Amino acid sequence: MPEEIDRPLRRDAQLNRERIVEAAREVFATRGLAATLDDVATHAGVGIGTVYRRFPTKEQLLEVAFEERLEQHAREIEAALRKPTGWDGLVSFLTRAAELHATDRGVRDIALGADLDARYFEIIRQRIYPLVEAIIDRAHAEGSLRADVTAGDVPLLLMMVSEVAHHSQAVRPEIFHRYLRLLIDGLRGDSDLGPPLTRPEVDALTRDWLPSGKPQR
Amino acid sequence: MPEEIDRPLRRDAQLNRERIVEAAREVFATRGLAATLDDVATHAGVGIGTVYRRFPTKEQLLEVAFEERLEQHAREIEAALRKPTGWDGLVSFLTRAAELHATDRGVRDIALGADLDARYFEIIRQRIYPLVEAIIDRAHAEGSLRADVTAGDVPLLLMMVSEVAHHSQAVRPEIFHRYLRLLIDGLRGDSDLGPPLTRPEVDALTRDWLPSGKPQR
DNA sequence: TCACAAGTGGAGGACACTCCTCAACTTCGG
DNA sequence: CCGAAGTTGAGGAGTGTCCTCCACTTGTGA
Repeated sequence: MPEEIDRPLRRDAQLNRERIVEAAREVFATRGLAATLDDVATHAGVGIGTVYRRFPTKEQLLEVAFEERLEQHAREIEAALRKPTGWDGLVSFLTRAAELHATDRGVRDIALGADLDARYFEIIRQRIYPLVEAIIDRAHAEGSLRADVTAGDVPLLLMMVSEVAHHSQAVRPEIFHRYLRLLIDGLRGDSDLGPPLTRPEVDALTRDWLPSGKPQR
Repeated sequence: MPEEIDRPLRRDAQLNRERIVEAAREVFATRGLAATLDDVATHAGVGIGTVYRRFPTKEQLLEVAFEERLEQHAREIEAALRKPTGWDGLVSFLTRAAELHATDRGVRDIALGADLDARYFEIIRQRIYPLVEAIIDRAHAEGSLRADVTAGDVPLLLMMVSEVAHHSQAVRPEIFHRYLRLLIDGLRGDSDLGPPLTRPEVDALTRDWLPSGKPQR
């Protein structure tokens, strides 16, 4: 019986593994999930083969590279729920999320729904969705958020803002705040928005929006 | 001397030419300027060689295919300038532009600045820019538009909205109106937007945003 | 009618990019 | 010091784009 023992890695191998994970964080942050494992290997200064040996699929690497980061994201959203008013909570959540997505394309791709099939991503999102809903509900309850905005609008709003952030990186990295502000101001408005997107619609749209996240295998 | 006479096309060649232009309109409308001449040829039911013989560069084809359409776009903007109030003009301009960009990705790519080097596109934009400025100025003058929004914001707003339009095509083609509405509501707001983008910044950003429009040659 | 200029088609070369394997080689550590 | 563990990156296979070229077809004017 060829026991599949998890023997500890040799010292040099362990070092390489860490280098790979670190490189992955950087590369995915700047290029999004579309970055190739070749990119990561080059950035880490190891051969491509080494990356494939350690992480046979992109998803496995993403999981290790993004675990902490996403965990912290979730905690920040929880913190927004504890803001004095619902409106403050909503604004600080949106701002924080936009900042995060602007800084780290990888987090954006995962949080906003790239590759909706990947098990790991799905788990993360299962944790985040209810928090977002709570934030929206709270703002609705206190009457500060227009009634016709739903939790399903959040991915769209963040998508729009992070698109601006992404494309303005080289020119004016912080300009996305301007357009986020404009949208936030709009959230107080009172014109007729028509029927909102349903959850499945949001998912379909998201899937289409983020081709950056179509890992192989 | 090999006179380069413009002899009239043979009857069949003329027909093919028209087919190609018509196919180009359809293909570029749905796929944006990223569509290949091969796509156009297939769609037109002619060989690739025929397309290249008639239109050696993509730009030449675009010029013929989009001339009318862009001309009409410009006229619609002029019409918005004649609306009773500056605000009406602004809203109807934004709405019309968003609708147009949602329907025709090609027009969007050209109007918003894809391939800023191409001479032909540049001429079109030279005509449109002042009109947009006039619309913004008029709304500013009557005080209905917040003072810190500039003409440079217009491409960004339209970019955001048309991104939504593009990615929601299959799901809810008209949902972009919702997010346009949200942004328009924000245009009445009064929070601090910070320093706006300058024209060169808008150009750089646009160039980066529309990879769909990097014609070859 | 028919010769020949005009026009056509699309296989295929050239290039770019991605994913991933594997066999020859290097290094660690008992 | 030697064998297992680890590394490497060229290269095969796949996808996709741009564009040329030439054998073939078709329209038309004499």
